[in-house]
Amino acid sequence: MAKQRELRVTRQRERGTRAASGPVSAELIEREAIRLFGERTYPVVGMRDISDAVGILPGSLYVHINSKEDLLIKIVERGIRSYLDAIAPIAESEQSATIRLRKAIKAHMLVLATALEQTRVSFHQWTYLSSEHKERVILMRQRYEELFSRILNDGISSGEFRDLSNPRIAVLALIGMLNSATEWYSPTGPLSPEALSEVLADNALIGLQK
Amino acid sequence: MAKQRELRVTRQRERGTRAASGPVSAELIEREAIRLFGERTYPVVGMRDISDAVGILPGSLYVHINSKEDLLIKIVERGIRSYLDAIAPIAESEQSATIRLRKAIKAHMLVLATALEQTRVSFHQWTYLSSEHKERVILMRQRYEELFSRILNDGISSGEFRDLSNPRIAVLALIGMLNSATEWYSPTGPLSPEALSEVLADNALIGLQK
DNA sequence: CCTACCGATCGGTAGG
DNA sequence: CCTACCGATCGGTAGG
Repeated sequence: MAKQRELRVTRQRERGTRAASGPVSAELIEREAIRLFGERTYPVVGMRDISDAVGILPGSLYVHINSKEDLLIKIVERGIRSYLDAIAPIAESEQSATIRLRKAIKAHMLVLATALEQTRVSFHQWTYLSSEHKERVILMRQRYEELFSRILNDGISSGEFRDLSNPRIAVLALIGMLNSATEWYSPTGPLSPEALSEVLADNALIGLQK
Repeated sequence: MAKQRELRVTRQRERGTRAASGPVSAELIEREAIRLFGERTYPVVGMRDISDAVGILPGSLYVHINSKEDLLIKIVERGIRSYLDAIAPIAESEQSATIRLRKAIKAHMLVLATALEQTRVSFHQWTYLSSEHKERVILMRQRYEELFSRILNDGISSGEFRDLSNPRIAVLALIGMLNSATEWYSPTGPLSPEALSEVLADNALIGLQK
């Protein structure tokens, strides 16, 4: 008995990852999956990597979860929802389009900074979902895009923004700029998410020219 | 003999893809690999998918190529090089920073439009390379970033651009915006690459505000 | 949560 | 370029 326990602890140490102890749960598994998918992407992370990270054997994962894809679905949907929840109230508020855009950009960067790896999975790895689940994600992404479209269109109507020849492209370019932060944002870098969001908002609103 | 030939032709038709005939070559294999990696990403495309696409059996691929990773290396390096070749002469020319930036954005969109799938692989899938090759790619990406940094810094010095509080972030955001086109550019869409590049250049230079 | 295992698929090779 | 095959690894399960 004591020996068995020792072996198990050793194995966990060889797997090298889990903090001290605490019970394995679905939440812990999802947390480690977010980290691993975010670092190395869904298709190249094996269930054995995840089981190593939480300190159990591969087959035992299925006591807590249903399938690998189920992990991905949950991560992706929760991730996109956190962006919708943060930005919808801003986009739908009564303030000027200029202020709403600044606030939306700031909210985006704050969510991104507090959930960097989840964002990487949510925005780039939903493509690995099977087609039924992919459709649900596409709908959520459209809602997200519409929030920015609303702000831009309101700003054009009110005369705050110039008459964009193609607002759709402007929205996609703006979102593309924001999402690119998953590739260059560093929590240990010199600029806070707030400071970064000001740089990005200035770029989007004022542009580079003097 | 005739029967064997018939069977082979049938098998190729079942694989369903290859245009008529023509000899299989390393170039053909690379072309199909670009398409498949671009559509579904490197780790989930099997050598059997590639051999099906070119109409031979999996083992026969290795007459023409060395390894799966070798395919990826060639695609990624050729892809990035096409961007460097297009933009370096512009960034290093004697024109104003404003004009150089417009031209660089246009050149970027033209390369992207003529090699959309190769761009997807080059900019997002180099992370699947083993570490030695990854380092080479990182150096090429730095050179690419420096081309835009030069234009922006020149523009600030000359007084064409405003005094950006953080030019590095502005460059990363700009490149992020351009690269996001791999996710939304459609060759069958209404706007030409030239038209798109004008929209993007206006956004980057003038911004959204009136 | 482990033991013990499953069929399927992976990139790649020897020998012709 | 095919035939025939390799060891390794994959996600997942039965039974305790």
